[in-house]
Amino acid sequence: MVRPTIKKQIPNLQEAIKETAWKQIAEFGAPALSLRAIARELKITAPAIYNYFPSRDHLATALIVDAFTSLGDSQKAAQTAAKNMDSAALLADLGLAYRNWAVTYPQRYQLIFGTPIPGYNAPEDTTTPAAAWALLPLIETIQQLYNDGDLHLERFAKLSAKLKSMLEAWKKFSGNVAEAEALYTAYVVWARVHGLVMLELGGQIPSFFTDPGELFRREVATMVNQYTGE
Amino acid sequence: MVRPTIKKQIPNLQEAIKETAWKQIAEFGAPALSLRAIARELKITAPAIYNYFPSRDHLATALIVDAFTSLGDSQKAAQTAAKNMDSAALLADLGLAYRNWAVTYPQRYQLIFGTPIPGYNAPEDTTTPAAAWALLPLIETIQQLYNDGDLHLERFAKLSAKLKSMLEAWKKFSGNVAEAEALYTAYVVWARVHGLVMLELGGQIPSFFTDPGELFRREVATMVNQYTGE
DNA sequence: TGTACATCAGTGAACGCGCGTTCACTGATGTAC
DNA sequence: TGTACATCAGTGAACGCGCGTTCACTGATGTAC
Repeated sequence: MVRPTIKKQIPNLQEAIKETAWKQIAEFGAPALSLRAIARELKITAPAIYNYFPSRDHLATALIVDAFTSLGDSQKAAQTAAKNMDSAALLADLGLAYRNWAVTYPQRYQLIFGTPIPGYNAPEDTTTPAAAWALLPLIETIQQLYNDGDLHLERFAKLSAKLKSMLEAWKKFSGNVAEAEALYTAYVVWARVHGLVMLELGGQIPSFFTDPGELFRREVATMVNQYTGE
Repeated sequence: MVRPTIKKQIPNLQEAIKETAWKQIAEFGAPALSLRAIARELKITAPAIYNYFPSRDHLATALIVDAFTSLGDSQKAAQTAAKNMDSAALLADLGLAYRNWAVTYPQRYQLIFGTPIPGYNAPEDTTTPAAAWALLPLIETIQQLYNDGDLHLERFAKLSAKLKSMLEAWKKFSGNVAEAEALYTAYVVWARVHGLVMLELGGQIPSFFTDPGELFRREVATMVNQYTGE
């Protein structure tokens, strides 16, 4: 039978704890994440949190996984929305969606891609799959371009034997999700987007760029053109 | 008269404090920087540090300025060593020197370009000039390419009016150190290099890249070629 | 319908810890006479 | 050369603080009889 009355003031404390944690991370940074501070803001006592997360590190892990999921959802959404676009346009859209997500949730971006929390070691078996899943649309899109012959890698120097062998190992491990050349390109495209986003979020972009999105859009367009243009 | 005898066990405690601070940052991350931990390692008491740095934040600032100076020195050295090279080769060298420095001193890189220390606010008038100085060789080199007509911006879309006006403000503020187009290119080149370096330092590079330098060198060569090649 | 009981989310006190910073001090050093 | 003195880098105790985590508990809830 369904409970006829409300039992506590906070209906979904598990979610409320995570939301408050994000607020605190936004304000004081991830390393300052504190169970006591969260409890204080929620007007509960700190030990109550232990009913939902067995330790501070478990909470941090949950936040990281949520962040990856959130990013992955937004990438997936861009991919889905672009069903009828050509892959080059989709590639650009994935870039724009990526920055958009990062600007909307800068704390999440910093948490998953920024400097790691000191003293916290992410359990790889939990966070690595989440990360891989979040970036899968990018890899798929580039593989599609590769399949269609629209990824003009002939414009660049051939991959060295050394790089090729490293990439083959990656391809094998990933379950042949994409060809070596596509994996390489995806990584390098990601790095380029990441660099722009990271500088912007870190406040390293000169203050004269009152609209950093303008710069970002231009650079993404340039990049897509360099790989797929003409 | 020179002091005839040694007064303390640690001859240059000021430097020793900073060195120990770097060691601790390397091990536990910048946010865990602790005066007490430094004192413990140096076998002195914590208050002794106050003879050299009036507070924890002043120490952090000194470390940041030192890091920028160190990066700037290494960029300057690459620039000087390339006196007889053409500017395109120098641009590539600056990129390689940049990564080299970052890989040698990952803590310093994270401290100046990574997630900021929570609760610490860098005094802008101290750190901003240091940052600008560190990246000056890059700006100068790209301006040189621009002057020589070797920066092939005609390959890319024209800068929008919006971007142009933002860049003019930057140019003016910087004392006309370079043209708008050169400033833009310098920033974007920096972002690209930063993205690769940051992913590598953050451990985001797939473990299959056993030699990340190989990937970095290829990408820098590609980038330089895209701007100056043929 | 009424009562005794089990459940279990949240409490409050306590633990041991490390932190930045202050303060009065000490004691070796170099100097003035 | 010898003594009294000033300097000042480093000491040790203390402050008030916040932290993660443990533990026995309480008290409202829903349930079994």
